[in-house]
Amino acid sequence: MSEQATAAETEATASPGECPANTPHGEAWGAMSRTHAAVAGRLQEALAQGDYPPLPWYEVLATVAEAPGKRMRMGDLAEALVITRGGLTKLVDRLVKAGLLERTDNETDRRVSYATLLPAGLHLLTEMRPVIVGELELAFSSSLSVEQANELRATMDAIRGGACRGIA
Amino acid sequence: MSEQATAAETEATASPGECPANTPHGEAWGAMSRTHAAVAGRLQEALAQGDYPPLPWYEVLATVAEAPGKRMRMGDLAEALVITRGGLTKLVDRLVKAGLLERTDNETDRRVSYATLLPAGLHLLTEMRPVIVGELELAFSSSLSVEQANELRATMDAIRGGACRGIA
DNA sequence: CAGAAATCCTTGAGACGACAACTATTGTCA
DNA sequence: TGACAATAGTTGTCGTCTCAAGGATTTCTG
Repeated sequence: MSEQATAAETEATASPGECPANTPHGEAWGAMSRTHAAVAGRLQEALAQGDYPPLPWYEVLATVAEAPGKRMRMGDLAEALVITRGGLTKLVDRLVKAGLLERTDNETDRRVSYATLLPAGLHLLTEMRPVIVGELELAFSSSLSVEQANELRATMDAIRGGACRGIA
Repeated sequence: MSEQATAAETEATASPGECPANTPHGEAWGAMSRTHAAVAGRLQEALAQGDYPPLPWYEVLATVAEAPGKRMRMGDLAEALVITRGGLTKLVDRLVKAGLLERTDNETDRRVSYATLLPAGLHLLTEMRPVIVGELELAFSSSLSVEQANELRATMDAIRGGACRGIA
């Protein structure tokens, strides 16, 4: 079944772009992309197995919980989670309906709306966290030392511009 | 639903400012997740700006193009892209409808179906590649040396188990 | 060799997120 | 002040994914 590709077809790419997209950065991106999907899948699976809400819920709860006052403006939250505002509106809708979050207003600027963590949300967060952390340890610790993990985080922040606002 | 939440960790920091999930691996995952989303967004934007198909199309084309014979079994392709088989079926449907891919059969096992690259698909790939590579260079090169990129790829492959081998 | 089990892919239903248009509020400037 | 622009958030629509079920083919087993 493992027949070799004919050299003719392999070389058929007659373009200045030449061969494969195997530039180091391209390779790194590909590996990163696949690994992200794989790990996210494992996390989702672990959560589902424990009858917990999906991963985005955890990310919302965890992000809001770390914000001063346990609340965040919708726009900042969307930016922190790297999703669109429209998407966040509906995501927060679900969390509000589940009694985990609450929408609160800003007196000085009535345009802004805060997503505020409720006690139930904090409680669920503390339940979900061990599941997430445990699964991450399982996935990472065997191939990534603490030092390497810190280095990886620094690298990722650098790529993103090192700008992680939203949290003090 | 299982009750395995350790009260110990919950009570570890009873201050109003709850202790974040800031284990090194957790931080690394969070940064990686956000960076992945951010870079993917930039790639999508760059593609859309050039009137090119969305990013998953590129990933399919690029993956199939590097496979021996420029074709891959559906299952293997789904695994390589880290998406479900059902999702891949429909994704390939679109590429087939666009004339970029073709479904071919396996004589010895009629269950399997190959996604086979067509000339139009290869041509589109060579057009999209510079867009992707350029955007990646733009995003990565300023904060990631070639050495670091290779190291990052190795790290990612290690996390994923280093199993996936689609490229020589 | 028949029937059960496993494998491979597709299909249908439902959920989720992106995109663009919209409302509401605030800021700017003549 | 009043019109216009800018900002914050929501909503409606659409595309695409996951999940579970199904149909088709092959392999295993007694």
